[in-house]
Amino acid sequence: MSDELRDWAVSALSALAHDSRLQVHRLLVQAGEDGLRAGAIAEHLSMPASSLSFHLAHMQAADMVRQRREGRSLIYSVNFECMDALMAYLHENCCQGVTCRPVSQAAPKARPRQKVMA
Amino acid sequence: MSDELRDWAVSALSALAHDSRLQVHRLLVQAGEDGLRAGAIAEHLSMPASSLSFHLAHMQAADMVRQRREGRSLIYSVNFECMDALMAYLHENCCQGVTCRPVSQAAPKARPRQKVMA
DNA sequence: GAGCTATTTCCATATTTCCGGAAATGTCGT
DNA sequence: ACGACATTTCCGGAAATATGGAAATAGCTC
Repeated sequence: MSDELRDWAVSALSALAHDSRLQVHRLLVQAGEDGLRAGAIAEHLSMPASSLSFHLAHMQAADMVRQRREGRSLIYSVNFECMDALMAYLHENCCQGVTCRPVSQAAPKARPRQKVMA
Repeated sequence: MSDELRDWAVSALSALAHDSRLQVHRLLVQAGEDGLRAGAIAEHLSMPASSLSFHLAHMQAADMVRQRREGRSLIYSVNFECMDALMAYLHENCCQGVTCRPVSQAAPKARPRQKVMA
């Protein structure tokens, strides 16, 4: 219905719909609430600083990541609330109850909860 | 986690990360398993046939929709399994257990924030 | 086969996104 | 204020994506 909501969903989706950005997002998810320095992300993913910055800006515009300053570093972390909202939107609008089964079916594997150093 | 899987996720996400395609997808979700004729979709969304075809091809390449012929019409329907797989992927890789609560049943009060960057 | 309908492909064009080096900005310690 | 460091912005070009009209393809009926 609301075009605004759909616009938001599109921006959230396109914040993830790129290989580099999805990698960044995953890394930040692993890092958890503490987040990661921009430089650390760049190092982890072997990505030029300017490219990384471009993608982070994209993700931030969609509100999928948060930025905070700590000394001379900028720390990025995922905005889990926004991610939840996206999941909710997809559940609402892309599964429509009827056919969408509980997730556990499609995700049988145990997940390794590893931590990434900053 | 395999790059292949991530590549697939990117293609699935980008199949949804466009206003027209998200509209198409939603319409098809509503239509359910029966699907909808291409012409009907175009009519519903007031979209030129060639543009629609372009987007459907995109979605089909990502395996997010199915196509079947019925007489001279081509009927499209969402591939719910693929959608489930995408949800599973996001749950696995973008929530990582810790912060992602079970999908709240509350309506998505997702606050649309600011625009996509200029 | 002719005529009709539904849809896709083709094509040229417009727009957006992506990339990465260089320069600018901001922050800290001294 | 100065220098080292962290990150972003600027900029140009390359690549991908979007658009929609016109022509082509595929199926149906007579």
